[in-house]
Amino acid sequence: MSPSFQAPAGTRDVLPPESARWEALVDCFARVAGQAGYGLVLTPLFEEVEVFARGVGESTDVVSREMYEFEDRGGRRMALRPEFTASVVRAFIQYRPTTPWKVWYWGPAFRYERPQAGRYRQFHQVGVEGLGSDEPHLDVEVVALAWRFYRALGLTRLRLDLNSLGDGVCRPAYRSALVDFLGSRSAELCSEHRDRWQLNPLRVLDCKKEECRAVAAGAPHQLDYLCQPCSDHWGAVLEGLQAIKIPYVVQPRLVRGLDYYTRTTFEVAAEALGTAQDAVGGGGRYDGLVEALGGPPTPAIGFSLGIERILLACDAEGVFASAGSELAAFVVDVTGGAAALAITEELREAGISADRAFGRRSLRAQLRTADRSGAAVALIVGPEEAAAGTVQLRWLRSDRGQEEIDRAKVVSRLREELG
RNA sequence: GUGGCCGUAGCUCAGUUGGUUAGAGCGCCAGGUUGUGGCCCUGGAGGUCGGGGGUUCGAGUCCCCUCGGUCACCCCA
Repeated sequence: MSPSFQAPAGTRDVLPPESARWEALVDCFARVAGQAGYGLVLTPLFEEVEVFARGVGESTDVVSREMYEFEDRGGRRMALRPEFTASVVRAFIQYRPTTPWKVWYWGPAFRYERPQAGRYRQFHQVGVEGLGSDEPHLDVEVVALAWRFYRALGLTRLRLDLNSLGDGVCRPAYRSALVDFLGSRSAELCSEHRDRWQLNPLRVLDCKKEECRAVAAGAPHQLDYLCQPCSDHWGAVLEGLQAIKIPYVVQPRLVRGLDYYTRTTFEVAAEALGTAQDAVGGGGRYDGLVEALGGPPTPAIGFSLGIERILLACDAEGVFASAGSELAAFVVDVTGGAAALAITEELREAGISADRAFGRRSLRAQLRTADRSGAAVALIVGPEEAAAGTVQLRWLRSDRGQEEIDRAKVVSRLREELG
């Protein structure tokens, strides 16, 4: 059968019971972020195009060819957010909260790309941003937070890649050294980069083609060109990570696709994922971004983790299974439904989760539904119970059998049984 | 944006070199037990074979287009 409409390409519907994992994942992240002093921030799903164009960088793929742009009815040029950081920074500048400003978020982001395993046009992220401090310990805290979250889900086969991109002082020096180097060997680059390596020399280091890798292997590293402050910062970050025993791999060639990164950058790869999209999260410092968007000079760092990819990684590692039902009671009524209505609502008012069957089905059919609902007990009302003012309390998850109790004592009895 | 593979019940899939009314398992519903779930047995519902066009006496099967999925490039979460 082909439905008249289906979810747009690159988007997905998340239905129960799968959606329970999403709730649990976001809950988990909220807990980890909350206990580190990060508060929830909610920003609009769309912003003026310029927020992203100036924030993420005009030349990046994300901005130049992947944004969902539209003109609103007032003629304003808007874009669905392709990432969160620019929006959060915009809000920071707008409200000027006291620093350090530590926030976490979750929600959808949009990029018009060709869908693929672990890559969607609407995808979802959880993340944090910490603004107002350039202390290396903030870098460490942020990385540790991500790491703790992954571990809390049960993921173990992760690799933390780390690099420093330097700052406005030392990056230009490195860049010119890299340009000199690539210029001397441009003929050896892959067909794609041979003529265009100057557009973004850093990209060449990340190219997966044999030719480029061979050249990149001998290329100068940013790490060797760090100025003293950046070098000190880098050293302190590594020291901090060692002090709290978070394993990392220095990847001098780690280049991230957004223009705003400075100094510390990192990426977390799920080695259990056999796909090309194995990055389950990434982030780094963006000490110049607040200023670039019109705010006061404000160092900052943050990360975003992809919910879809994290769940794929959890599948690959066989962890973080969907939680079972939390339903306490299921009401079975074969007298017409009035008792089911009264009892389920009474239970819910009392804070006890309860569900029921609809459709005047047979006792047997309703009990089957009760069983599949995962409820701990079934409360059965037949003609005899209705006449006597009682209900049968039947245990579904143990062999305690069933007992007849007073209709008026249902709530108190379930309270003591279920805690 | 480029290329490879795929698209048959709600789900996972069969379907001989094109050949009558398109099947199975699981799930769902009902009955076996006129008051009792899980196990078992029986039956039932459910498909314009992704959509459109073409070739053919005849298309689930071949061709084209299109939509969607998937994998890789690219990029990233």
